[in-house]
Amino acid sequence: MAFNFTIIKEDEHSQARAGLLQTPHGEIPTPAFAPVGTQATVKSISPRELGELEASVIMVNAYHLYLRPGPDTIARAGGLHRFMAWDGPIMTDSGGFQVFSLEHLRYVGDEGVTFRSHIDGSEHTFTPEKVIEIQERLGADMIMCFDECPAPWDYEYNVQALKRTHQWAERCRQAQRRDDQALFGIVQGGVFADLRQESARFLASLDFPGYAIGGLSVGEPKEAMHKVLEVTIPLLPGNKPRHLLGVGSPEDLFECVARGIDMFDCVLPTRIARNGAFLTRRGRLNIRNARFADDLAPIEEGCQCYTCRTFSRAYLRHLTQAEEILGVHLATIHNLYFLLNLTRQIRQSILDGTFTAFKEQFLAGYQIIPHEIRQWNKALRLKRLREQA
RNA sequence: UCCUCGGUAGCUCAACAGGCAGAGCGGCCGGCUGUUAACCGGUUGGUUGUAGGUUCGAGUCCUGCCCGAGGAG
Repeated sequence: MAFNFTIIKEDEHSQARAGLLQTPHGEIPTPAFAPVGTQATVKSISPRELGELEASVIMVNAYHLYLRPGPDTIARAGGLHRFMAWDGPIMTDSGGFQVFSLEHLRYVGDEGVTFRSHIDGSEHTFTPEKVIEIQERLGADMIMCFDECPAPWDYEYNVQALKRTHQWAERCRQAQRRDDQALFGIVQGGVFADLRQESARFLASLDFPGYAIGGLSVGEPKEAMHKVLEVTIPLLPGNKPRHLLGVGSPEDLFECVARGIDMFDCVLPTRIARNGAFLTRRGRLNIRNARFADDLAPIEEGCQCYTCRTFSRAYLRHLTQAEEILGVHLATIHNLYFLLNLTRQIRQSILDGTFTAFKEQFLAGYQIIPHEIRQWNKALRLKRLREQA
């Protein structure tokens, strides 16, 4: 078997653990952060640069690649790894999240989901079997079950959705033909402890090689997310990797590793990079701010990334203001370096037995955006989406 | 010298027939978590060239002057 997950060290004061996940395309030291390359590219940077940043795994999206260029094209090109020239481990997301974020473009039934392409409006149906087939043709090392990711606060709906997600998980397990891809089951259940526990138990009974937790960081307070992890993770097999889908701010990394998460994927660092925000140990820095116009210091003193070693805030601000493409590129490099480096430091601290101290020290110096602001923004965005529909 | 057109936010321009002077861009600020996102939102900008006049009320109508573009000589 090409897959093997070894736990090297467990933290004494938390659920944190350091491990090593072996895949057909190399090892992933955990905790790990997977940059997201939705359309078979981590936006604005090359696989070579990704390698230089020492990314150990990336997350790619089956939904997007199914629509364009299509799994056949990728299969004919020799699979995802060769197609995108990334030789390291890849995981594909099933597309469950994308289909459900289409809202008005879809119909959900027990059999599967019928939806319209956001690109050309054409109609498609995803079933668990279909999604596995797509992911097998794409050829990632780790693939995801097809799941339903509902709004987290509607209990009745989450009961139904969870039932479907569980049936679909079984069907995905059945549908799998290749034995060189690790299929991850996805825990759902909104913010409800009983549903999450039921989900964890059920999926554990299906004995997946890995488990993902989905439906979090979708607008619920951080405490709710932490609580979900606290009640869910103890019910998952201890010797299997645990992936937290779509989560990955610096503070999340600490809080979720402390609760037993091994892997993350998140668009946050690359997306905010394209919009002028840099991650630093003190919080986010918005390079558009006028106060950086003549600031010749690097984004973060002591940061070893190419961007910080080479360019000033003044220059990076100029690039951003002038909408020069290099600004996007350099910001992406910095933000990915920041998170990947932070993840490495977290791992090392677990190995050294200093994780909790490191966590407290980091969080004390890191300014987190208040939940109220996040909520307010989320509400605005939802409102706009509804108005569009 | 005369004729014509024009002068409104930093820029480009709106404002029906006289009725609360607005957009876009820029500037400034905020947000972004399994990417429909190099995106989205908020916000700051004005003695309407100027001095008078008519009118209940003038960016708008009338007169003088200033500035710009074009034309005639």
